[in-house]
Amino acid sequence: MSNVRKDVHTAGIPVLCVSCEARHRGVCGALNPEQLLTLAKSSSIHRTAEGEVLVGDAQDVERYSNVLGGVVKLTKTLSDGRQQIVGLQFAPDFVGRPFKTESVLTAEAATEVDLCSFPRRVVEKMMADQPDLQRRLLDQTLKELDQARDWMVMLGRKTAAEKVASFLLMIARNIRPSTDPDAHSASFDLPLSRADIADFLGLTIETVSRQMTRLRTEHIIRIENNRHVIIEDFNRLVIRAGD
Amino acid sequence: MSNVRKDVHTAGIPVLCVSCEARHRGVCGALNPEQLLTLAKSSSIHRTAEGEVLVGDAQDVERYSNVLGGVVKLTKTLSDGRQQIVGLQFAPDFVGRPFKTESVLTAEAATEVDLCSFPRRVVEKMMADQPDLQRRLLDQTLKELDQARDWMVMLGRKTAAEKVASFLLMIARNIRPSTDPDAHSASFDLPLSRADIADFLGLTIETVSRQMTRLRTEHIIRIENNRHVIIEDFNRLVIRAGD
DNA sequence: CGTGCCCTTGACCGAAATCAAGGTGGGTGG
DNA sequence: CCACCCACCTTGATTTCGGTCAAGGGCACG
Repeated sequence: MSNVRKDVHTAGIPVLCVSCEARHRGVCGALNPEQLLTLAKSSSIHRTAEGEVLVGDAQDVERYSNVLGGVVKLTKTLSDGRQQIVGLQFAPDFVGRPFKTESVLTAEAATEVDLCSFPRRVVEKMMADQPDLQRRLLDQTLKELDQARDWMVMLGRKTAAEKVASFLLMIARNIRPSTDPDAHSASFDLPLSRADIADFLGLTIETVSRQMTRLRTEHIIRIENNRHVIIEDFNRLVIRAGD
Repeated sequence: MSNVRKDVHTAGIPVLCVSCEARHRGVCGALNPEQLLTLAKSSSIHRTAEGEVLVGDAQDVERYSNVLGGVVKLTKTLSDGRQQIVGLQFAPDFVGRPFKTESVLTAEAATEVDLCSFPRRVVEKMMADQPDLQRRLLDQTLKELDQARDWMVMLGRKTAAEKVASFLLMIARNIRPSTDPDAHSASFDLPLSRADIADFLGLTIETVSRQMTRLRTEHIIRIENNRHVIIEDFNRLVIRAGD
């Protein structure tokens, strides 16, 4: 009985996509089985190592991708080397700038990342005769715009302490989206190094480190092995974030 | 002869829209004469005074608008009153957040503003059966996302001097889009007060003022009546912006 | 058992914020 | 028409937060 239902639901769906999150919450949700099949034919799943550059600045973009796992950071760099992370992408986000063949930023694997990627032309072809797909992309873009604007407030108006607290909350929400927002504790591995966090928050690594230490000494968080964070007092962390 | 051609081009186009910039560079460019007519029937042009709130935070959005003239600022405010401008919109930009009935920011007239506005439902109806319109909105949203990310770099990594220089260049480009980028001088009225500029750059008004004074004493710009700026040395201003 | 990377901690410094006075110009009411 | 007011801007003095410089710890790796 449950077999029958499962057969109906997955009928004609490419093996590649059956258990893929992007088919539900991501852009692929806009496609019917036939279109999925077309896309799957020219798509490939692969794993990239931490630090690998997915799309370089001013480089032609020939492939679009869905993030299946891990975290991708989008960075911009000034001519003298100052860097700023302008976006973080988690599963099942879509990586790639539609309708522009040249990227104005660098997309880099912040952790080990699993991607499902497709040639640019196939995606754009589908977009032309599939309004739903365009709509999904619009939704994703609007979501990124909202995030970008929240970060602008953080970058322009928050103190170092507030920035670090806000960052930890943002990661906690994205890594474990299922977490009960009222929960008084949560734990996760930071997907970013201190240097990346600094580039994200517009701070130096020293300042990030000091603020983390401060949160630790005040028993708001605990830190294990530098990367694993346990939020001990969710409420006080929220207050610290200062919205 | 030229009359005939003009008649052909404007045949069936609502009077309201004939000379409207949004019909060419804005979202209305996606509509055919018939659709323009439908939209024009329920649209209205009006002028709002400086300081007027177009869309309040957490307020229902019942109307979308095109900016016909003037500048609209989008701001976010923290609970203790700290403010950050997260977007500036010039003609023929589209104001309004599609597919979300509640705004998460405040849209306010930074100058006197001319708007052409339509009921939300009419626009969303058209969007459903007009992929071109959705495409235009996607383009506008992507443009805003690109700008937001550039500003994130500015907010996170630039010094006060660089921020003010970057701001002046951005205004110069948007107020006089026809200006030759290689020109060595340009002049315009600032659409923002010092307080707004500070909220845009993540600085205080005193710091903005000091940086303007510095640019003035170094003969990179001249200032008349506090609001009128003449760029005397475009190249040095670009260098100051520090990209 | 080094070696190097990442992180932390401390001392000091400097850019921008804060605090505090004025200046200026446009609008209003006498 | 003038005088006053008020909003907006500039300038100066001082403080402070975060950056810079410097040293050292911990852990993984060869």
